Amino acid sequence: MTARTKLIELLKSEAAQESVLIKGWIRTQRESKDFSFIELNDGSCLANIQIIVDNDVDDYQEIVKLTTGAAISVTGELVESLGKGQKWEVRARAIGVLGVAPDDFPLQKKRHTDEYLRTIAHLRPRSNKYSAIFRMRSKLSFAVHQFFKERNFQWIHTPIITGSDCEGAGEMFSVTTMDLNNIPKKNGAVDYEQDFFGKEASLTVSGQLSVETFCLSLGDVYTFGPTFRSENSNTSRHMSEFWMIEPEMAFADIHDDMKLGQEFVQYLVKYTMEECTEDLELFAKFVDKNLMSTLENIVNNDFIRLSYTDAVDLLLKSNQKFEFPVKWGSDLQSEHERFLTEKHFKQPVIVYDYPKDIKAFYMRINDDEKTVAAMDILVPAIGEIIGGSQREERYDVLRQRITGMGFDEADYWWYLDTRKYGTVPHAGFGLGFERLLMLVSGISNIRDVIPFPRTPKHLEF
RNA sequence: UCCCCGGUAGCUCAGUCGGUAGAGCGGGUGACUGUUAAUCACUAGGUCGGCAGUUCGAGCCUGUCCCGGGGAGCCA
Repeated sequence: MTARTKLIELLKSEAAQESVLIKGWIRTQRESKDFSFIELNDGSCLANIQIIVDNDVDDYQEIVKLTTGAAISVTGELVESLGKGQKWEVRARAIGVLGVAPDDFPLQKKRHTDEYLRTIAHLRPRSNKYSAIFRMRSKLSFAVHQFFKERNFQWIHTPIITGSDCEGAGEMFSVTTMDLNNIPKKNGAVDYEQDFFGKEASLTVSGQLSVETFCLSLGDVYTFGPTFRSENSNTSRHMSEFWMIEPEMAFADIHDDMKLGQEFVQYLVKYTMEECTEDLELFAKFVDKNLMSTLENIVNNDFIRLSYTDAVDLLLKSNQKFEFPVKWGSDLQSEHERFLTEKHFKQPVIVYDYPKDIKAFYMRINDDEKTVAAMDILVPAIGEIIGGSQREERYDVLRQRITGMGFDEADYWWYLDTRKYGTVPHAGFGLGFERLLMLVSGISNIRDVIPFPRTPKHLEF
């Protein structure tokens, strides 16, 4: 019995092969007088293989009626193609029908809009563009781990369910086993003591606080997993469920953090260019004509680094008309970030040392006592792809920040403990994996780089 | 959540001044061809997003709701 060969291997074949077995889905069929062409794809790579079916093959009349989308197995001979456009083709000896596709199969031999394909998210990976992005997603996940492994970072599996309501990165989804039609109450308030965990529980919005404890023990660490935010965001770059990568380095400051962020983005872009060439070509050709020059620009140049204060000065002197005024102390608006990265510098920009009042409590206060050692990496078209900071490692300063912002320091006891016992300077950031995929593919809507997007009012599939 | 744009055949769209529905692709049938999103001919296919209103008459005008896209905020 011959084993099934995947097309990615078969198409690389050095020589003709007497007997091969392939399985996949029909992309298109063209019927000739005495034989028929079938283009088959099995998802292992972008390319199809052409199959020649002569009319003396068993059940020929049934085979020529197969339409786009049908699944078949083919045994035959791998031969050099007589036609132009492909090196190899399979001359079929026998074809087995695994699953027919009736004529209402929603994917046609033509370009569909992303909006339509999103309504058939269960079938869109059978299209060229979506199979390409999901192969790239898989390969880049691997590259994330490879990058950190090469640098001796440890992968930490921080919890997805959290009892900590102090992660502070956004609105959280509640996790409960209580009967929502009959919620236990005590003195008018929800009685969480009767819930599964005996306390209020949520899905994580960030693994950072947890992973910091491992940073201050294993040294350099990172998380890579799903993250959940229940903000009512309706944009092309936000989802309720997304994957985030959060490295955290011990004995490191904000400059080490910026360096790691740049190296990480450059590594992943370079990896894409070297390891995903076939899929990348599709994006460069059909999705974003400037993709290759964008990627080369990222790989070949240091990211611009400028402080928030310098960025504000630059924006004020730019003579640009902005809808929102530029003012020291206010956060940069999207239009300001876009100006910096798309118009002024035309490359990725790292803005650092933001006013402390617009940033989170755990970010380290600088000597000027007005700014914190925070940094955002901004890229053209997408905006913020990385947000990070050096963490406040000084016990007393951190305690004051927590209470000063109106939080209860008792909720942060274990976090404060890490500063009480053997504290060290450390820094880290969060990178949105889907935003990175947008960057390397040119795909402009984040819902199109994840298998089944979750956004407000959307939980299909 | 706010602002702007859109919703017409399975898909992508056109539809003039308010007068009763069109194309390409896809499907079906046939022809032709080592073809390449093949080509050619014929053919089927519509509650014009829902509801209400104006009008003799609404795909077109008004109101409202639903859905999609772009932008903004929140952020990765």
